[in-house]
Amino acid sequence: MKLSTRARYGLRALIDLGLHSENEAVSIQSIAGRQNISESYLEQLMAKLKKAGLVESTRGAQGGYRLGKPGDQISVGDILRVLEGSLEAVECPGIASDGSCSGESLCVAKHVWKRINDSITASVDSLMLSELIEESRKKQKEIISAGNQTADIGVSK
Amino acid sequence: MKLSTRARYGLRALIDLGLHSENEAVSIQSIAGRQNISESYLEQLMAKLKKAGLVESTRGAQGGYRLGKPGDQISVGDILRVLEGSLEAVECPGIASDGSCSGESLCVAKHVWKRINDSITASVDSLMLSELIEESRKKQKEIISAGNQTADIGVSK
DNA sequence: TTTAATTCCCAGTATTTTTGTCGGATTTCG
DNA sequence: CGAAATCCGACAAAAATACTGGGAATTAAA
Repeated sequence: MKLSTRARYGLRALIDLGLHSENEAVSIQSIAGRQNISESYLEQLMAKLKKAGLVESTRGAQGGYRLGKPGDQISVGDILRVLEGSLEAVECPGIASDGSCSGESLCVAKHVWKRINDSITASVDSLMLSELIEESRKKQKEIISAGNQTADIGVSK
Repeated sequence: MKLSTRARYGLRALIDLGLHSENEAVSIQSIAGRQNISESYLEQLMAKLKKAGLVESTRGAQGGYRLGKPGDQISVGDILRVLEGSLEAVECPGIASDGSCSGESLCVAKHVWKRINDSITASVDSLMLSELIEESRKKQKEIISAGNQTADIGVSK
């Protein structure tokens, strides 16, 4: 039940993108630097996110990444599904060759699984990337007005 | 975000216990048989569940397991926490030596993590084992009244 | 009192998943 | 052109998961 680093890195990268990619494309190097993530690993994550349309990229010098859609159209669920695979805590196959589950309608635990699954899905799908970006912007202001002038700050561990 | 087989097996075993341990203690062998789970593996899971007080056991011949408390006092969350470890999807350490997270109040993503964590927790803690047992009983009746006389039936895959 | 049925305990192992690393090809701006 | 990037695929290390096996301790029943 723990998010993988994939998912955490991905979320942080997308928040970072939201904060920095309004005017210019942002390179993996700069994200990885700010967020303290391995470049090559992040590269792979970005590839997935791109495939899913959550980010877009331009190649070559001065290239980099931007969000693929406005932040309020990307839910945390969207991101997690790309990076974690299905969010279903349990998949009920309906039929098992060994007879341990005798057909869909007879599968008892299915009810549990569904309840858990639905709850998680509802939660992450209602939370939008834009909210996180906004939250992040606020925090940064607080830091600056508190006299701490250090440039950028990570999003989380 | 997927439940481990540990958690699935454990849930099924506890539902099974609820169904069969009213009069007599139930052996691992019989649970494993009905649920189609490896005996030694299940043994380890039961050890954890026992340590947590969710089941109790009697050793020796005719021994076996019983629920440690009434089913309506055991939440699915309790079970998952024992078998999956923490249900926190993400832990925010507050401080990171590398500086990627500058103190608790500045940790931006914490908000996300908390929201996801809370949602999952609320969901699994509100679902009680007794509900699943009851559900399971119903299904079994359906099966029997449908003319299918095969003895016990698994709980899910 | 022996015997069989059990839980209990601990150590090891195989498999899968996660978390990376590396090298090079390709594209594009200046 | 040359540097800065994305892209691509294969490999490797580490961690977690899932499982196996052997034997000791306990207990009910024959």
